[in-house]
Amino acid sequence: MAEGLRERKKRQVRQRISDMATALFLEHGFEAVTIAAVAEVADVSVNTVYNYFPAKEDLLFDREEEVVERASRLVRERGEGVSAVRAVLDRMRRDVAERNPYAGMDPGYARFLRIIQESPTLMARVLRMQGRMVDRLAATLREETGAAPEDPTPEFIAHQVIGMQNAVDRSIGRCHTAGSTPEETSAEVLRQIDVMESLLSDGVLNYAVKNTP
Amino acid sequence: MAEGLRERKKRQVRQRISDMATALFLEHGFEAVTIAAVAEVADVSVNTVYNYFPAKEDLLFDREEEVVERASRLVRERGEGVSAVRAVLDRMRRDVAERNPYAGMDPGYARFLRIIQESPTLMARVLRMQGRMVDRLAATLREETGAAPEDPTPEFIAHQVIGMQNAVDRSIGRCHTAGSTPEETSAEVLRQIDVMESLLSDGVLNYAVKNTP
DNA sequence: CTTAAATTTTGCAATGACCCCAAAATTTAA
DNA sequence: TTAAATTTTGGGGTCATTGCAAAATTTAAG
Repeated sequence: MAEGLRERKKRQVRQRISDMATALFLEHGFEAVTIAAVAEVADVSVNTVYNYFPAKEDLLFDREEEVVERASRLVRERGEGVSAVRAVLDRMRRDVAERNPYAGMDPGYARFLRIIQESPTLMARVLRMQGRMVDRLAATLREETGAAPEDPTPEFIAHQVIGMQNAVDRSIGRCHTAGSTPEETSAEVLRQIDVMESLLSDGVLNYAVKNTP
Repeated sequence: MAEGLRERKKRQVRQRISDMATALFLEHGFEAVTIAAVAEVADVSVNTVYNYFPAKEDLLFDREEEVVERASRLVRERGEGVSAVRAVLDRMRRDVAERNPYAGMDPGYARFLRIIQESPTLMARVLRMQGRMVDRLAATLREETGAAPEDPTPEFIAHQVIGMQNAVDRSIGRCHTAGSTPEETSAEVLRQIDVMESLLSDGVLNYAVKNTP
């Protein structure tokens, strides 16, 4: 599968821009770094930056689709006899237990969070992503259960699930900034997941159980 | 209580700017109307608009604080023996049953929603408000229950409550655009509130019951 | 009523994100 | 080797948002 030079270069340039930008943001903060500065460091024109990244925030939030899709995907790929909520919860527990950096279980993540929280623009983007996650998950739940369009259940459950992810994310951030060790963080967060699960009704916990085909 | 001329004029100018802006937005959409246009129609300078409204979105979302505070306030003012969730649910039902325009139970609200949905900027603001509502409500729940800072319960429950408000809001919008009568809308939404309530666990429904002093 | 202090409005000039277009530079394919 | 396709770039806007200082207005004091 000969991959043309053009494709390769594009990927490289894109990566270089993204990397340089992230480094600059982590060092000076998001608002303090202009697109022009990113372009200069990456040695391309401002327009080229925009060719690859539709908005400044995309320089930091690459992979947005992946993140937004995740909960939905976990549900779609859940095993037989597994409910939607359980599919997500199980994975959350596993990620936390295994210190999966993707799930934020990495002390360096704290700095990342700080940059985001200091920038209204980035906060707005995070919220938009959360909104999209809810929408995406709700749509999947509708497909999987065949719920009617007026049935508010899928959306409501999606809210609960994303709300849990959200709460976990915050806890992780809090632990990091509090200087907890990975072990402490992991244990603490697992405990919190238990608490939240105990607050879910059976109706939610057993929603959209995948039945044997 | 002599209220100086200055104060009165300020209020009038502010109101005029806000009114003119809202009218323009409803007619042409949010992005299509520049601040300069608002200033011109309101017969003030661009800087004066900024004197009163820190950002363009504030021209449409006046009263943001009131909206953000609402759920928190309902909880704080709940009666004895009433839980946090029930306080909010009861009021939601009442608003919908009474066709409270504040709660969006007004066909003209549909146009408003459309303007918002068509503008990324406004959508971002809405999401930010939702985030603030969750934070605000979670803080109140903490105060009311004395929950520990690491206890994720308040935040999680706040998410559920705001999620319900959210779902209800969407349903109302959907009914409006579907051309439902106020009666139909009201009945439909009340049914949905029932469905959502049935998905709440007892732990959530009975969280933060106000005990007799 | 006059004046000085306080406050508001305004004009002017920047900054920076983002968009559009057409001319170069580069890569691919014939 | 050349023509077609694609990328990069330069240049020129629009618009939100900010900072600053002059000008207009309101208030309070004399």
